[in-house]
Amino acid sequence: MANEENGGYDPSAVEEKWQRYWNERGTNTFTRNELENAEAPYYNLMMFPYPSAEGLHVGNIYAFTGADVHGRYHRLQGKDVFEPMGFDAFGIHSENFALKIGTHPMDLIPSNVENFTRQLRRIGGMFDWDHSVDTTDPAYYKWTQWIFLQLFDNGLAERKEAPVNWCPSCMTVLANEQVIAGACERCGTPVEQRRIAQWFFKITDYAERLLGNLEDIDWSDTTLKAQHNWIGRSTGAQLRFPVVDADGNETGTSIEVYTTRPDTVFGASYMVLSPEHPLVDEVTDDGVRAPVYAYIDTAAKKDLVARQKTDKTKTGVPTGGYCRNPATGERIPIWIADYVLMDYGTGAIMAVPGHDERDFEFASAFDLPIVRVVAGPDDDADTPLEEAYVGPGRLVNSGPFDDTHVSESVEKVTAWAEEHGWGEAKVNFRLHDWCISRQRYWGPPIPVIHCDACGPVGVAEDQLPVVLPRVEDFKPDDTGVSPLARVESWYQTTCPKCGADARRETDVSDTFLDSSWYFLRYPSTDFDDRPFDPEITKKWLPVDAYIGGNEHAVLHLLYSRFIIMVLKDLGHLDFEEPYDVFRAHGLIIREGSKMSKSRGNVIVPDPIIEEFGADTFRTYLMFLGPFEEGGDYRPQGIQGPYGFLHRLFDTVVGAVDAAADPDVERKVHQTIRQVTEQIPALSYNTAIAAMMECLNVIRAGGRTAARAEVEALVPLVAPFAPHMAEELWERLGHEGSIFDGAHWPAFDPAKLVESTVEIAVQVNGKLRATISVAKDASEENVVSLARGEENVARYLEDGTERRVIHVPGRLVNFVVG
RNA sequence: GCGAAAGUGGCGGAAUUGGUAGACGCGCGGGAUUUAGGAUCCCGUGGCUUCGUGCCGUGGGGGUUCGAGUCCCCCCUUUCGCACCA
Repeated sequence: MANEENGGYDPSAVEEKWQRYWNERGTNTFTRNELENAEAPYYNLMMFPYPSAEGLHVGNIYAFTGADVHGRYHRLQGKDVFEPMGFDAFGIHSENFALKIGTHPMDLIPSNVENFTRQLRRIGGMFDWDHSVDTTDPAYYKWTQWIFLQLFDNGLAERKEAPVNWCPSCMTVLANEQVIAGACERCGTPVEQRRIAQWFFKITDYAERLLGNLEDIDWSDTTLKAQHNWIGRSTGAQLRFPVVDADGNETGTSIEVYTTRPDTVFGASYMVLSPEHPLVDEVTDDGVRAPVYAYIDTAAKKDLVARQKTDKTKTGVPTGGYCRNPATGERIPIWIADYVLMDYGTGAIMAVPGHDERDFEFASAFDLPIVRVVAGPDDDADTPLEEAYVGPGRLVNSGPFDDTHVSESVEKVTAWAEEHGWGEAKVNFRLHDWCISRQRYWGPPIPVIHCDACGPVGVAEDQLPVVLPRVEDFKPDDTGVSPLARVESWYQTTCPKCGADARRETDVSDTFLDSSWYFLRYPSTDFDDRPFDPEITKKWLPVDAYIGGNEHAVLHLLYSRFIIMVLKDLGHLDFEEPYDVFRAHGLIIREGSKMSKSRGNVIVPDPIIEEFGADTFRTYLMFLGPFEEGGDYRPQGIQGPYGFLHRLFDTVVGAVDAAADPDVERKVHQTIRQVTEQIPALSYNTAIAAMMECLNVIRAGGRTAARAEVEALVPLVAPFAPHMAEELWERLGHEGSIFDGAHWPAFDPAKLVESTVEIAVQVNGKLRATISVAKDASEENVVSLARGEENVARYLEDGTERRVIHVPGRLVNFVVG
């Protein structure tokens, strides 16, 4: 390695030295008193990891380093930066892995946490290890359970039987969010539908607010959009179609449909129920029960993958039942088809094949009537439909509404339906209630006791936590019942209300509940009698900056917003959005392709850190590309930042007491300005490039640096290479940590400007020469100097000069015709 | 299918309100130093070229402009979201 023998840069020695220093002095930790009295609190949050057995991967390190750079920058600006770290250690991941290797998660997790902690210390993050959380610690999940009870006691948690997504491989229920294109997010197994009693949080009650607040928070655009789409607000109407018998008499039942186009109701020529719709049985004619049940059966067996595949060939069967179109009074057939999803709206639709592509396709396949009720500019009421027409126009074949323009028809037809009692305007959301129960072992038990007489009763707060017992046989089975249901000694209890024999809830809660509030806990881990201290919370929250992956754009981020909103409504908090600023970082790929275990191209960080040091690794990761876009990791590329840090170290250490060269000094000030602007913009790659450029200027031609030229570079590089910066700071004669105090350098605007500038000289927009002029040279001077250039004069002779454009400090362009 | 973003050297990536395209780094080439080096340091590096700061160059084709990687229109490709949402 480099010239260690002459006191050169030895990363491992420097890093070990300063990590020890930080630990001993508590450089990065807050005491309770410091938390309570911080003058310039800045809460710098990053997404806590799931502590896998493999250890930290490059993606984690990339994310944490990017956030740490942000935190260290603010600290050097004089802020009191609180940067905690913890472990999201419950959940199916850990449990499945534990099952696979035959170790109990209660044994596995602590060693993983220990390994992660070691690695996290090694990368030099500014973590406050005195305020860490581990979601599997009863001292933590006691309060997760408390949060459940807050919702339960206020009618926001309810248990209901519901069709749920069941992963036959993980043997558990999945939230809709965990189903990707019909397959389990974790294991890729096609998901089945089951009906199981589940606990739900009524997040849909908050849909409007969760959507509306998106206007006011400073988040990455992509994340905002993802949430917006996920909530999926649409406006339309709910309409009721009365079911009629063979004689055309109403049976008293009606089918509710949700539509965004109630104005096309005159064109509804049939109805479609989802195969799971509760009224299917009632409307089905005895003569066709066999084919209807056969269809339902196939649909149920068809997993969501097949059902949602891009192959959208429509299938369905008539039920033999009919209902009346309340607008036209006509009798229309009721079909069932799997293109109607039970999940959305009411699970039933009025089919308007003339003006809906899906309905058109279905009607064409089954020869159902297609009626035009909207005429485009070139159509009349009888223009045949070759395909569904979804454009603008006016209503036709729509009784009293003929000629109404579609811009106002929705409103008018809805009002008419309401007047006659068969419909009303309705806002619909794609968002579903949050299913929080899991039929698994590795999670916090849901703190409820089931009593035959009293129903579900919440566990009293002073009885928390409901401790997860150590169960050796924690393997899930296909019954859909949690492993805890096999532990009679644990679930048998008495009802807190009436004292009768009762049974504990044996489901555990979703890990997204654990992570929905962890950032509230960090600053309050000094208190074990409350989840979060009101005064400290007031001082530190909402979070100032949250930097994390966009894979949590809808799941974690939406749930935590919801929980915070609820806690605010219940009077526990005085803010309702947890994160003022959220920035999504990009992903690291390797040599053009995704990193994955199956490709065998994952980067193992430990040996890289050992060879090059954490500072180099951090700097390289941040140099790869724009932080918010990710980067392409090429093993060779680390040589660049490695050499840079070595040169920087040698240059600073070898600097002599001499006056700064004015040209170099100007470059230094320009660099201070660039880095100061680019770090908060997360443009880390260009900030590093600017420092490299500056160092190249300082060292150009092998010159020796003056101390005044290099001093500012030490704090500038500190967010990226904190250990080396500490070492250089000390060698420059300073006391204490560079991070204790506002040591970020200021630039002098007067020293930024060049005395002479290079001006491009163009003729008809083509570069013909460059000239050097004084920065405040008059236009006259510049132009005449430009004209005097031989290579310019040559072109000017060829024609008449029509115009001269002068952009001060930039260029002169002669327009010759 | 819908939506969003992006296409720049051999590669990762830079380029204020339109104003010298290719910063910085990898790789490559040359040189220095060294017993040696895959170490270190300096210099060079878009293509073509009749070597003339000459021509061509930011996915393709048009347009606006004195001037376009940047703005407008059409097309192609890639990536990422959402995917029968009624």
